[in-house]
Amino acid sequence: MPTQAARTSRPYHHGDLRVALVEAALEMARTGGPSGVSLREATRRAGVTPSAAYRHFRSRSHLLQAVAREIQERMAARMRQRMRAPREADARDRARQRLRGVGLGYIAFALEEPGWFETAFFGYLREGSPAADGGVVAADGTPDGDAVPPPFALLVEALDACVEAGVLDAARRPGAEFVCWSTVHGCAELVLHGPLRGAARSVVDQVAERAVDDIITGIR
Amino acid sequence: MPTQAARTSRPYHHGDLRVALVEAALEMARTGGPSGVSLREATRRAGVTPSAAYRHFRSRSHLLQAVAREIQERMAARMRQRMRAPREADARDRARQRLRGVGLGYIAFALEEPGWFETAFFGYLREGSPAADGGVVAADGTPDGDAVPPPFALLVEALDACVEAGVLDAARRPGAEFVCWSTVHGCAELVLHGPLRGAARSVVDQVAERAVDDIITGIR
DNA sequence: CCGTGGATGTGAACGCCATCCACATTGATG
DNA sequence: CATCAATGTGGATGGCGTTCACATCCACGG
Repeated sequence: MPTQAARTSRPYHHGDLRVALVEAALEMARTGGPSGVSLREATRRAGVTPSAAYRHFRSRSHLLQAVAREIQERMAARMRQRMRAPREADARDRARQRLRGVGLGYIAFALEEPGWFETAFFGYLREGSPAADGGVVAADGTPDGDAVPPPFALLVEALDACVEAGVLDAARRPGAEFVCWSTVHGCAELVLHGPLRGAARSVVDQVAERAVDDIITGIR
Repeated sequence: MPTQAARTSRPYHHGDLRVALVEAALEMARTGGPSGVSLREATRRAGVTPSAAYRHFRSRSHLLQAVAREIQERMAARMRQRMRAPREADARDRARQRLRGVGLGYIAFALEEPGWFETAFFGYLREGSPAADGGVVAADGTPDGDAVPPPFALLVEALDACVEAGVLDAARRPGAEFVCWSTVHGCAELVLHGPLRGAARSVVDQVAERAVDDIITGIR
């Protein structure tokens, strides 16, 4: 592992520039959102020349996409943590609580890490790879251009579990993930950038709970 | 009106630079979203020097905010159009249809004008006036920094009408606008940038209708 | 053990951007 | 008619993403 040597003697080759760039960009995104991520600044923090970044990322958008994927992982982890249901509850309650946790965990992450949250789904935006290649499946060198985001996968799981537990009618299942995602994601945007931006935490929590509970009621 | 003279003889003073800049920026936003709006390009299209813009807008963000307000107006107009309910229905049905129209009109606008939609709520973002002054009420020279967006006002109206018509229990009314807005806005984001981006129009319409109907069910 | 080629990083450029400054021009107002 | 605030100019600064020719290095084959 040349990491130590790399830091001291500044060798020509960095050793692990790709992850260093992602880490630097991750820091920038945390406080500045996607627009706070500058490719040049990332290379500066990695102690490298701007052009070096282009050996690992086709463009700034591709860097941002890698960052987004990383954030989505952390987001999913945060949600899983929020999903732990009390063991004593019966299966139906557990399924319901899990679904609730998915939504509330999502919103909690948005509130705790607004910069990351904004960045998390930036890869979907217009400028990235999709337009570049026109292809539908694999967009570019990076393995998965359109893989289902981990937080979304968690939601799908929770909904399936609800069907299995008899909480959600199987006939109502198809498409439910989109409705739930809409409400929860929209709620996060609402409290971050929308009319409720800057509201007291207690108000925000109340709105989030109501939104999640109402949509769970609504899809059934 | 010096407009005609302005176009031909290129006088020192433009005459109505402020609205000319907003119009140019509006065009750019239509195809490129907020990031497609460049202050310099706007001045170029207005036939004026870049610095001239700073006589009318404190910064690029403030220009974007003016553009956002204009878009919100057009959005509200589009929604009002979608809200026209058949006259023969009774009061309860009319109220319900109006509420439904608010949501579907919102999503329709997002689909028809994605660039504008993205730009519409950009004024809320971090970089704008709010952070600059720290004030809560009037942020800057422009009259209203935090006025309630017209589309949101439409939603509030429709919900109030539902209470009046007996469609929505008054006890369930407070906060309902936030829940509804969450679902509808989230749905728009979903079909534009989320997992459903690029889906067939029929699928999108189906999801939109289900989302709107389910949340209306849920808040009651 | 050497040398060579592909991967990785450098340096310098290009054109774009937002923003600021001192200065020029204008039209309205007293 | 003089003057002054409003408006537009020209030029400069520093940042950005991106590109290209060139430098350096490591690993692999002879």
